[in-house]
Amino acid sequence: MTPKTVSRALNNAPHVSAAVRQKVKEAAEALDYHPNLAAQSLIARRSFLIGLTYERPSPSYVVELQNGALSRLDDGRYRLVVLPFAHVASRPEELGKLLLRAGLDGVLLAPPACDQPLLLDMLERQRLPYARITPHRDLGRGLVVAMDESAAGHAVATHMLALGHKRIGIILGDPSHAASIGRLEGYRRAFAESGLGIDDDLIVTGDFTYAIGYQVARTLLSGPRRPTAILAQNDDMAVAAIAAAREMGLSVPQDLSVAGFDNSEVSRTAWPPLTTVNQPVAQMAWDAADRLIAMLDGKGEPEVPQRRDHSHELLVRASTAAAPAG
Amino acid sequence: MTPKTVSRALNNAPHVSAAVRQKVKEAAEALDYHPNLAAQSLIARRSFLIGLTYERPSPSYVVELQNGALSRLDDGRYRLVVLPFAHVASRPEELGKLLLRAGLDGVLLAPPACDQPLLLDMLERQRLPYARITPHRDLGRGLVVAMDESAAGHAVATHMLALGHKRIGIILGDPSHAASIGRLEGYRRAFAESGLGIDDDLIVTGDFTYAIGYQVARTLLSGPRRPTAILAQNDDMAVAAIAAAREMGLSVPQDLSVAGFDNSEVSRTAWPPLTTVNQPVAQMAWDAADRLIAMLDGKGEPEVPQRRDHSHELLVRASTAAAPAG
DNA sequence: CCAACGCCTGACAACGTTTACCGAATCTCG
DNA sequence: CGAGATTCGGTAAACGTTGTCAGGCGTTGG
Repeated sequence: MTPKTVSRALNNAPHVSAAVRQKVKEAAEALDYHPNLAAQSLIARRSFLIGLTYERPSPSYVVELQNGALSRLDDGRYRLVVLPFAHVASRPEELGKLLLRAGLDGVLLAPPACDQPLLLDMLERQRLPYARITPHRDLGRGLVVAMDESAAGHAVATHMLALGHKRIGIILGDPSHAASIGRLEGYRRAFAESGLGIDDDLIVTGDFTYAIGYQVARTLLSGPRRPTAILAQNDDMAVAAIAAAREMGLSVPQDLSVAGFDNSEVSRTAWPPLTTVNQPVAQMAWDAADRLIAMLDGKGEPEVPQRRDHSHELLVRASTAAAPAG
Repeated sequence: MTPKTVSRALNNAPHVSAAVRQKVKEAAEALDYHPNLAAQSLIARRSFLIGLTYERPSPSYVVELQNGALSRLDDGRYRLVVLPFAHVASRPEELGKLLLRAGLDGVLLAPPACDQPLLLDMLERQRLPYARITPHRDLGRGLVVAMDESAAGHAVATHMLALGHKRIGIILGDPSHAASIGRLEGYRRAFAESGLGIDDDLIVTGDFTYAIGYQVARTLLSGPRRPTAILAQNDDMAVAAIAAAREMGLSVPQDLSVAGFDNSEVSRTAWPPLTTVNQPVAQMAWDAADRLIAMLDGKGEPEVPQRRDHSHELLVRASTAAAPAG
């Protein structure tokens, strides 16, 4: 039995009889033999490692992203390496070096890394394929899996306006994330359609975390013209706004309606359950992984459908109600 | 310039003058040259990949685990591969194969995988080093990073008893997880010390998820002798119990005290904030990674301090109060 | 009986790096 | 100035797998 017969048998290559293949597989099983991946990688010029970079601090987002990507990888051929990286915007080249040094076959870029032109430049120069999940700019560049943030923002704002709210506070996420800008743009469209303008005094800036969300919600609610509704750009900040309201003696949704974003776990476990927008994060991550792998396995030819859009879903729950009279 | 001089320069090996080393590094930088990791792995007989397996569905737990491990790996020498695996208890060999086929240098085992003797057998047979995070059994086996679950359970139960509660419901987690057993054991000790026995009719079994927690909380609260307090074995189930109570017209903590476990994100964002027990998950994961890497770098000699224990911390918040009169 | 085909063996090169060994050149110090 | 150390080049081997090429063997079909 020569080594390459074993190789052929295990790799289901031709020129091996069924009987021999069977015996080889049984022997491999019995001896707990596994081909050395480093040697395979060396000759195949592929590591079978896919990287996943993210920065957003919300645990549920990270886990959904990860699970989505993993569900595409579950045949075990590729492996997922997680590479979180803080403050991409201020040092994109560092992330680039990290990714290039990690020996990856390809990388999944979540916001805001997917919107760093310098990073994309580096990856292209070094021929490291990448897929971008919900990017905001340069939508024609690389593999793109997109959600229409603006449409989602429009939907939730329209819902709030339909309930009769006029003074609506807005808690932005980290302004360096594309989602913040897109969602705000959707709010503006909805306000314009209903003949209302957005009151810029009622816009405050958070960073997608509970802690900061709580602070800015307090200032929003203790201002001179207290809003009757709050649009928070993610669920964590929405829950923080509810906590702040409750401490100030306001009940939700009687005195204040609150809507979040992301349909994260907290949006379901909070009380009252949050009206929110479902982003199919896991599905988008699956899709990104799928397209990346298709490119890696398909010798890198660009595919026909360059973009795949996923649609949002407005989930109306108990945290929003009609505006209080007067 | 021969290849090996470059190799020596980049690896800070001796027999290279400072000037040459400097020039080599600059050239490598300019050309974006990175040594091929597969070739390095092949000759070093190491992949510089660390695996992390987990099963628990809670996102905050997963992310803390991951971040803890990553914070130890941040020099970039090792990379972290995530390998979630459902239902380890029913098919430990499958997980073993997955891990062995992934070409790892070592693996971090979270519950309940860390308590599968068959899995540990496989890993030992194949010489794949592992570190176990909060195992329950066979504490002398492999690298162990432990928390005293029983002491933590004792602390939270003692707190509840000190508030004067007598009818205390208990929502167990997945009974195959070590934490469930250890925590329950701690409850029992606390009850015994206060002269009370545990009422087995008030023990129900969940699986650490919100959905099942909600169901069993309802049955608990609609039983003949409604408890005045609930000890849930994690925060997700505690939040579920609060939601169930609220729907049945009970207010927390006036009518019902609820305590959770884990100090997860929901415990802080829930209303009222949950009394819970802080498990230093990230710190334990860091520790597990630290010890695993020490073993990998140190040629595998067993270290002196075989176990490191991390201590819990009872966090009393607004979801627990004195038992209602009568 | 010969040709064609499928299965298998053997020898060998290749992937990109590190390591070992051997010299030659240069430098340091007494 | 000479002994010894240090630096650097050359050549070769090794890591474990896959690919190529030539060829042997057995079976089948003409």
